[in-house]
Amino acid sequence: MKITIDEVARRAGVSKATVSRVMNNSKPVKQEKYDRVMQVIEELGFIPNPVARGLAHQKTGLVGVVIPDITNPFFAELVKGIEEVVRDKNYNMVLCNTFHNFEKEMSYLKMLREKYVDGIIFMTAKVTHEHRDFFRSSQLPVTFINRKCEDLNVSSIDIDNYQAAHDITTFFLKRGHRRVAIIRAPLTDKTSGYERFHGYRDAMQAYGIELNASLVMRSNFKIENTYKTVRRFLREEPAVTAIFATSDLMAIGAIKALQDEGIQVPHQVEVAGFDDIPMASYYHPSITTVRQPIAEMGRTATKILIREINGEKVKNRNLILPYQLICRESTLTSKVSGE
Amino acid sequence: MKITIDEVARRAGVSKATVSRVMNNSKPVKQEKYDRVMQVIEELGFIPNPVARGLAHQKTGLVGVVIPDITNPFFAELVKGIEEVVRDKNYNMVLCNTFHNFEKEMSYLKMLREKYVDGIIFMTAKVTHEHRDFFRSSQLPVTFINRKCEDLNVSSIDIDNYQAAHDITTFFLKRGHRRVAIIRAPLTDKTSGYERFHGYRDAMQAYGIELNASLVMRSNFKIENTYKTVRRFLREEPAVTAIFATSDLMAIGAIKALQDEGIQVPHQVEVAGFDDIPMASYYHPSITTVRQPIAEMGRTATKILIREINGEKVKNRNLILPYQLICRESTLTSKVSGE
DNA sequence: TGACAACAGGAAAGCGGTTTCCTATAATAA
DNA sequence: TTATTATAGGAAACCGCTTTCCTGTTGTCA
Repeated sequence: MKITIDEVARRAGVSKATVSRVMNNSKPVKQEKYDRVMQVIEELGFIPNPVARGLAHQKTGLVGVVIPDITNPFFAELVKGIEEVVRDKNYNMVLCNTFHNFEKEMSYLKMLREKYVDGIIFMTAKVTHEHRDFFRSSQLPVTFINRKCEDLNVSSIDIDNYQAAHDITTFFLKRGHRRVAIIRAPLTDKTSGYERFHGYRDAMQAYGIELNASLVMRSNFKIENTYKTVRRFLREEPAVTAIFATSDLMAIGAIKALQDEGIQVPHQVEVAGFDDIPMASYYHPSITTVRQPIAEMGRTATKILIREINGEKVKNRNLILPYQLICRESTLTSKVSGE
Repeated sequence: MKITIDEVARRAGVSKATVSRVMNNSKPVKQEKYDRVMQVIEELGFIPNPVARGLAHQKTGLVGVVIPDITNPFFAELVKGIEEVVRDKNYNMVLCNTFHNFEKEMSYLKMLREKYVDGIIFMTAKVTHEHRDFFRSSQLPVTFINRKCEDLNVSSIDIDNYQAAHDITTFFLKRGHRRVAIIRAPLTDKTSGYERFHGYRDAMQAYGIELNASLVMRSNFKIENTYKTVRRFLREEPAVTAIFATSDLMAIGAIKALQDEGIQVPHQVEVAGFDDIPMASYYHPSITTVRQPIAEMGRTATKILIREINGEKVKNRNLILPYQLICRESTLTSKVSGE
């Protein structure tokens, strides 16, 4: 049987207002009554109903987290970071997996909408018109991860994808590679994949190499897909000497494909990834990549979000965090020292 | 500004009871009024406040999911399966990461307790006394994944860990291996790790080999830890010819360690894992393992839980799903055909 | 000792829905 | 045509907690 605040009040011989005050320290209560109430609460193991509390307060203590795919280690790591802060601040997290599906994204957003959660952490490949409408019309705090969105009044956290991709491409070029292929994500338009692609393109151009469509592979976020794409690619472009995969999962698919084609990594073809998911250092060969501070991004995003939930005016709410190039076995790092 | 049911009622010229009836089809309403109400709802884009609804209904539409670590691909896959069903049934999922920490586990359970969520999907390495007390005293539906618990009135879903481990060990033994090492998880006592360990032990004994403590490695769920453990192990036990890692992450750590010691997998040492996480087939070499129907377990667990939330009496509520031995490159499968 | 401020704590009004209860009206039977 | 039964729909209670509002007490100062 459930115990309510009324029951506690009855047993302690006070009004429920007093019980509420004792529990929330919202107004002074005489020591004697205070103790009496506390004792009854203790005895009955009373826990106030969070739903009722939420109704009265107009907040639920819930943060919505919308991500494409939890089985992608990048997002798992992000969620881990988010969770740490959420927990620490006494919130809970409602996890929503969109599987990169725009309809699901919108339906989840609507589901979480107004009043249900106190704020949303949102990750998407592409910010559409509908998203904008949604976020504009809804007054609840939102933080974007992996995407800045200047025309929307949301906080955000990201790295400089363009520059990182530029750096890693240059890393290949500097050491003599000329036929550098790229594996890019499907979406165009202001996505991080787009930024990475342009970083690659411009780095190549800086070395006088025009964009060569036959060196551009398109894949998605599934290893399997990249694997197939790369195997097909290798039949047509056997002369490639380096591959820049725009995510570590893509790099894994690529390396596996190369090895299954009997091509040695890194000796015949070098591969670099992006993200630095935990597996990147334990894959064989371990993967050269761009380290994003993934969990840190999750933590920081959540801190910002919660401050905004609490009505704080956060000044620095659109962050670009530093990245780092990590050289591992999938590129011949011995050559690096010569640079 | 927020629109409430009162506002809708006012504009439609009916009572809020009628609006509620229209929205829930809980009682017939004259066509004319029905249409009028629907139109106002449409116009205003009215969405009933789920918290208020929850208060009245005494349910939140939330399912708590307690897992050790979302960055472990096994759990990520599980959560994916859970999510699919949760979403389909119009529930939402509150994700809780315990990081294998017992205190966090209990504090999360308490947090989710009574009335906050409608049910809990729970995964833990070890079911303690405190857990039992908690689940006994709380009347909310609970489903365990990866653990059956006969003395507790909870539904559960699992595979036969003992037999699977027995099979995979026998798979090594049949093909002539005698020095088969095992990497086991830390906890003892009724855990799936315990079952797997015993399956190994008994399979060895069936071949007349007594348990040899020097062939037993202890590690945890982190790749890094296993990596270090195996490297250390190899200095002392270079004669090992096969390693049974009781999880795929352990297998990855082990293979990486072997390769870094200059030992060829599978030619010098064979390795098998457990779980069949997605990475198992894309690692290099791909990993022989026991396939658990991970996402399926998540889905089924959730279906059972939701039926129990709805007050159904589920008959078959303690399931043991089939597993499957998957041979890949980390063992010399050519030998298999000869068996 | 009287006037006024400070304070503790109860009653009641929300928060935003759902549902019971009851009445007025329409439909059916006699 | 009248008595009886269905039915639609409004008023109000309720879910369980918070908070405002107000009153009765105590404390302070002149």
